[in-house]
Parts: sequence; C-alpha cells; structure tokens
Amino acid sequence: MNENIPDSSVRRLSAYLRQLEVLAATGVERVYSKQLAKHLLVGDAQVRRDLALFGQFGRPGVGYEVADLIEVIRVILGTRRQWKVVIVGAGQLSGALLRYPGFGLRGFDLVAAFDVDDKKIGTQIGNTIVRPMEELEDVIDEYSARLAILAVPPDVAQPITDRLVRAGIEGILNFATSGLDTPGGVYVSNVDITAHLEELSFKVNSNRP
Amino acid sequence: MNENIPDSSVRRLSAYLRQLEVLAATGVERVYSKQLAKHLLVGDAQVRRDLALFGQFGRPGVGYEVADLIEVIRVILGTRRQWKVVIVGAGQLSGALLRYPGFGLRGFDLVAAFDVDDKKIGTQIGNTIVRPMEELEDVIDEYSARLAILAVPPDVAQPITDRLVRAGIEGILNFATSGLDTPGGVYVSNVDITAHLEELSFKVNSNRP
DNA sequence: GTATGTGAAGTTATTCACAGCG
DNA sequence: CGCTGTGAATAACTTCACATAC
Repeated sequence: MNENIPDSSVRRLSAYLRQLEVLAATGVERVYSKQLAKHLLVGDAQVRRDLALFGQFGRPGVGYEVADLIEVIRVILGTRRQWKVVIVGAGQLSGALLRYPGFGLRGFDLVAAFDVDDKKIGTQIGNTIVRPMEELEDVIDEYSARLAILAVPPDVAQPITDRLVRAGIEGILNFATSGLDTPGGVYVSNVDITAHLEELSFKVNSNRP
Repeated sequence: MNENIPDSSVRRLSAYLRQLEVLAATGVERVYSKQLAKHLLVGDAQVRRDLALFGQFGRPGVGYEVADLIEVIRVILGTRRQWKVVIVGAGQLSGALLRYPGFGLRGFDLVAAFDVDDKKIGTQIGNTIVRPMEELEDVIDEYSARLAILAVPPDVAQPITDRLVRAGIEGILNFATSGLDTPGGVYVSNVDITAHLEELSFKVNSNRP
C-alpha cells in the first residue's frame, strides 16, 4: 500500500471508524463528510481528503454508506485480518487491556501475556494465562505474532524491545515513558499518559493561569 | 501565555522532558539539541525551534544545562504547580493510574476517585478512597480541581463530561473511545489505545502485508 | 438542490544554512 | 571550532471553491 500518507490522516481514520461504529450500532445507514467532521473538530473537506488518499468511496449528492465505509477503513488500516498480539508485563494496566472486550472486535487478538514475577505466572487474566518470559520467543513464533504491547518498568523496556525485534515483532505499542530504539521496519507507537496530562496543563494554563 | 503554538511542539516538549529527566537522573549536566533530537526521530533544528517558540535557553557553542532546561519546560507546560486531578470510574485502568508513582513527581496529584458501584465505594486504591458519584461536585470544589481523568463506559462518558464541565473542570483526559463534546475553553485529550494499535497495523501492513 | 472529489490557493510546520556567540 | 538561534527556503498539510454526479 502507498506511502506518503500523513500520520495525522491515519489517526483521523481511526477516529472516523469509531464514529462509524457508533452510527452502525444505532442503525444509521448513510453519513455525510460534514457529520463525520462535526465531532472531530475538523472540516468536512478534511474528511473527504483523508478518504481520497485511498480512493473514491462516496456518491455525490448522496454521501457514504456507513457499512461500506467501515469496511473500507478497515481495509486501509489493515484490521480486517485478526492480528495476534503479545503483551509483556502483567501488571494492572495489562490486566485492564486483557479484560477489555473491544480489541477482538477491532482486529486485535491478545493471545499471550508474559511476566517475570513467579507469583503472576500461571494465573489467569481475562482469558489469558500469564507465562514466564522464557517462553516469549516460542509463543511469538507459535502464533506468528507481529505486534506486541509493552507495559513494563522503564529500565527493562529497551532490552525486552530488542528481544521482541529479534523474535520477529514488527510493531510495538509502548507504555513505558522512555523512548525505544528499533531498527527500520519495526514501528513503535508510544502511549505517554503523562504527556497527555501535560498537554492539558499547557492548554488550561494558557487559557487562564 | 502565547497561542499559535503547534500541538506537535507541545507533544515534543513532553518528550524532551522525559529524555531530560533520564539525563538528570544519570548525572548528565549538559546536552545539545542534537542529542535530544536523536531519540525522537526529529532533526536538531526542530528541537531548537520548539524551544525558540518560548525564548532563548541555550548558549551557542555550549548547549543547554539539563537542570535549567527541565525547569524551563516545566514552566512552559505549566507543571511546576501541582494540579489536582479527579478520576471518574474506578476500574482496572484507574487502578493502574492511581498506583503509578510518576504523576505526583510531574505535577499531577490524583486526589479522588469516583464510581457508581457500591462494591467499590469506600475501598482504597493506592492512597485514594473510592467515593460515590454524588460527591463529585463537592470534591472538585473542595480541592479546586481543574483536571479530570475519565475512564468510564462510553454510554455515560458524555453525561459525566457535562457534569465535570458544570463543576468547573477545564481539562479532561478521556479514555472512552467516543469523542466528547465540550464547550470552548474546556480541553479534551483522548487516549485511544485501539487507534494506536490501528496505527501500527497500518504501518506494519504497508511494509509487508 | 445537495454532497462528493479535487485542482488551486492558502496556511502551517519543518528543514536548511549560516551569522554570531562562547 | 562547535553549537545556538533564526531568517529564508522548502515541504507538508489544510481549506477553499467549484465542476461533476446524483
């Protein structure tokens, strides 16, 4: 699939998809770019541009079919397949993720969790049994997992990343605050909750300090 | 403080700050824009530009003092004060946040948690007791809290948001997948973990489907 | 009449490249 | 010299506005 796609467009496609899922669940069959734009604080032209990067999916004067557009965006994002995902670190956060039912519906199958803590190993979280770190490579191989979620203390984030990369993982969702070094072709997406709070702090502060 | 600051610059400032915190902890006293840039996949000019939006903090030929720059960025982000933050929804995710020690150090004090579930009310998570939703407005008022974290099911996210806004909250960190409507001057930062996974899916897929 | 798709225009962000300071 | 700070140049993204299709 093409390159030269702005990251911002990809993120908006996810947002459109969330919106469309709600519309589909409430029985809405058609939607206009203007409606999709409204909740996202973007213009309607932006919505059409984002979609135009990948093809023509609407009909002038009519709009978009909700069900079709959901499929289109899933194809674009690559989530019509079911990605096998391993999660390293079986703490509270991982527990929340493992129990969240939304991932499976959206193409992400959390197949295994790993931890170093003997007290956690063997316990069940959601539908998943916590395994020892030693099994990491074998399990990634067994499931042909290509994505991983990293929810471990910062000091072990980089060494575990290196192991994940060697084991064939191509995308890492990182909850550690430290950045990760990975070779080209291995992507990292960082979730830094502190950074989100700092963004709010900055904006609220600029408003009325 | 000034407007016309790109969101992307604010996000990068957070990233620089994370980096600087690590440098400070390891005893490094000086740093160049080039070093800060390296881990973040941006150019050194970008780092200097981001800082130049707010003033001049380095010395030509010398670089930046790590400790000074940390202070400068905290001032910019508004996190030298201690923000009082309430958290609504006392599930697994909130448990993880309440037990995370990093927020306090970085200017965010999670002062209260709320839930509708009688079984949770009164229990302690980290240092915080879970309170009934009825007390929401009083507690926000009592602490003069201006930020809130929302970790509740999507169907109640909007009504609770409305309550938070009426109670004086000015910034909301939202973990619900649905977007939130807020009046001008009330900021929302969305954490959509599915969107992060979709971003990885997209990139890994464009690489080698 | 209404909404899409898209060239063209406009805006914003990033990178270059170098003067000037330490 | 080396590194910052910053005009100037470039690149990227967004918005406008309208021909086209329904």
